[in-house]
Amino acid sequence: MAGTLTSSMENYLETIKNLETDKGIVRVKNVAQELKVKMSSVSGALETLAKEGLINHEKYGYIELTDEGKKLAEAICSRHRTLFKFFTEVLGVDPKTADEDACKMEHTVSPLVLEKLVEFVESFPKREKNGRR
Amino acid sequence: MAGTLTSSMENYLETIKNLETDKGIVRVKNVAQELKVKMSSVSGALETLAKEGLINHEKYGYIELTDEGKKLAEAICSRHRTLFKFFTEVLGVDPKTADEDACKMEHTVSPLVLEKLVEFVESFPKREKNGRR
DNA sequence: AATTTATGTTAGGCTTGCCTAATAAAAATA
DNA sequence: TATTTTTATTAGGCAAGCCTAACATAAATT
Repeated sequence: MAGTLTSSMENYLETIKNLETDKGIVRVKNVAQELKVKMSSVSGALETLAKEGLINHEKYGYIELTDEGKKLAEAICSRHRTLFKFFTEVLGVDPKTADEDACKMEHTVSPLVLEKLVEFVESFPKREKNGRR
Repeated sequence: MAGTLTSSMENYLETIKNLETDKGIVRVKNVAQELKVKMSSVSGALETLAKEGLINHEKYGYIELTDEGKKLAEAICSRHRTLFKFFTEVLGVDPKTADEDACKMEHTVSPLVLEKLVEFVESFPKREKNGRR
C-alpha cells in the first residue's frame, strides 16, 4: 500500500520507531521535539503515514506502527546503521557527524550501493576496536 | 553572495558547468534535457542562480557561470567525483548506479566525511586497475 | 522580406512540507 | 468538580520546485 515515501516521511517513520523502542509510547510532542518541527507539522505527517497504512493513530491518542510500518522503518534504520558504521569504523569520523550524514544519506542510497557497503563494512578490519593500530 | 543552495540549485549549477565543458555553449534547452525538466523550470532556476551571482544570463541569451559560480560548481563536481570513485573503485559498483548515487549524495555529504573519503579512496589499493586480483 | 519553426519566458496552478494562530481535547491541579 | 496547563488538531499562509498553456523572441526556411 505504501508508495515511495519522501525523505521527510521516512524521517518521521524512523523517528517513531526509535521513540517506540526507547520509550515504549510515542506522542506527537515527542516526535516534534526529536525532529525539531512543530506539533502541527507532525499532525500533518501522521495523516499521510496513516493513509499509507504505516501507522495507527486515533485523534489525541498514541502513535503506533503497523506491521508494514515496522518493516519499512526497520529498513530505513538498517540503512542508517550501515552508513553510520561505515563513517565511524572505516572512515574514523566522529559519531555526531556520522549520525548527521547517515540521517541525510539513508534516504537516497541505492539498494546496490547499500549491499556493497554492508559487505565492505563487515569485512573491514576494525582497527580501533581490536587494538591493531 | 551565495547563501546555501538547495539540492535542486546545486544540480542546475553542476549541469551548467558540465555542459559548458562539453559543448562550450549552454542554453536553456540543453539544461532542461539534461535534468529532464521543462524549459520553464530552467528559466525559474536561472533567475535564482543569477540573483545569487552564480551565473550571467540575459534574456534569450546563453548561460555563463560567474567566477563564483565556477568555484561552487567545481566544488560540487569534486564531491561527485569522489563519491563516484568510491562507489566504483572501492565498492565495485557499476558506473551507472555509482553516478546516480553520487548525484543524490553530493548534496548532503559533509565536508568532514568528504575529506575522509578522499583520503580513503586515494590510499585504497586499486585492484582492478593495477592488475592485482 | 514573410512565414514557419525552434527556443525561451511568463503567468498561473499544484504538491510538499514547513510555519503561526486559533481552537479543542485531555490531563493535572486547585 | 472547576479551573488551569499541557498536548493535539485545524485552518490558513508561505516558499520551493515542478508543471501546462499562452505568449514572445530568435533562427531558419521559403
